[in-house]
Amino acid sequence: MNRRQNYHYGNLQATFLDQACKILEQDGLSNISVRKISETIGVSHTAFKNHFNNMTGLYTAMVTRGYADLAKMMKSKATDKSNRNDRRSAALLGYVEFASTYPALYELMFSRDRFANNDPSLMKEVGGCFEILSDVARELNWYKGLPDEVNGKSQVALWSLVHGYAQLVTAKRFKKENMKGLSITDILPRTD
Amino acid sequence: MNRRQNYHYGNLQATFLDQACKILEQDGLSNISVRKISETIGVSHTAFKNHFNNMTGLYTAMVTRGYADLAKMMKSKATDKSNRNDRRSAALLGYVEFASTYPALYELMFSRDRFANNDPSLMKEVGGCFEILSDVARELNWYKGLPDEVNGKSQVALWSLVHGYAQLVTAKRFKKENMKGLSITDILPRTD
DNA sequence: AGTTGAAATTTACACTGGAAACATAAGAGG
DNA sequence: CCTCTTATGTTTCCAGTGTAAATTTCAACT
Repeated sequence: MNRRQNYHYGNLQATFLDQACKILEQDGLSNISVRKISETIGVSHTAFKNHFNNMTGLYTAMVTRGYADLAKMMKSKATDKSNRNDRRSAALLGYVEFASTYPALYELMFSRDRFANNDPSLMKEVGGCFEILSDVARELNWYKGLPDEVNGKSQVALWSLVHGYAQLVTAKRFKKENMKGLSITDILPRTD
Repeated sequence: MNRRQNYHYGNLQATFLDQACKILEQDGLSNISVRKISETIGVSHTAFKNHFNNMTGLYTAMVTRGYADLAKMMKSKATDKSNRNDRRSAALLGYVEFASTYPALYELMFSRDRFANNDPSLMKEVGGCFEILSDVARELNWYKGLPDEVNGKSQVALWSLVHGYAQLVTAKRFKKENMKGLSITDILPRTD
């Protein structure tokens, strides 16, 4: 038993969250296990219970941070662009880059029965992402001249498009011959 | 031990596949288990090995049938419509209806590390779905007047849009206030 | 009738998450 | 400085998971 010097770990919560995300990408969503995470940290497999209660709690924390990081990614990519058009493109490209960089986490973020969908802080982060995309969508004006422009129509459409693209790409559902070099900004419907 | 009358089951392959899909929807993707499936059929938990080899094989079979059924759903919805516009809408509505009816299977179909992505018969069924959507996309003409219309641009865009919408709806990622009553046909960009 | 091979069972094993009892340490209040 | 409390980790145990290997059953073919 290779004991730690101190019985108490320190900031196990943050460490565990980091390591969980790392192993998630290494092993994939269906092969992650709390015992593996614990072992690589050097802590018993039940220690995380104090911080996350159970697997659902851990997943909820991971997903919450995932949405927060997704928003950050979009913002950071867009921030140094000079005009609105470039900022819009950068945000969308940032979205896809996040999904491509953390495909397993992205899959978890849009899974159905693993985490607490109604967790308040999670809902806040999800709302943050939706806000950013809404800002982009408003400028697209896809439905100019059509009735019923209100009700978030373009917001729903844009998130659908970019999420669908991101997931289909990371899940390798497109055949190469169909999409060679097509980025998210290439498939935006015309906006004039 | 409540023995069956006959040692051999009969058509266990088909029965197991049916029951697996049923239990998948009942228990969710992260709670399905081969032992539960076997028990409800009344067969040992290793019997399926002769027909599907292992869990990956079972998932592959489920997903393959999923894509086949998805194509069927789109076709059947579109078949009795009189004009092209209605057929187009019906196919898309059928796509979303499939995802809403079998949300757990749909989640499995777009997961990343559970089944054999390169299975030939699976790839064929996926291609079938893509074909149907391509037919719809060709008529949308989203990129009229823009360069680079070739290379399946509109096909990629349409599948992204409809898949994204379907998944975001079944995963309950949209807030009600944002999308009350917005169907997939409502969020198609204008095509004139 | 005897043989062969497919299909199903039994058994065993390593792995999983979680519950419960226990051990350790840090910090608060005297 | 000393105790008490509480948070944090460990140990132990258990039910449940998928799968490999050996064995049993039975249908089909010579």
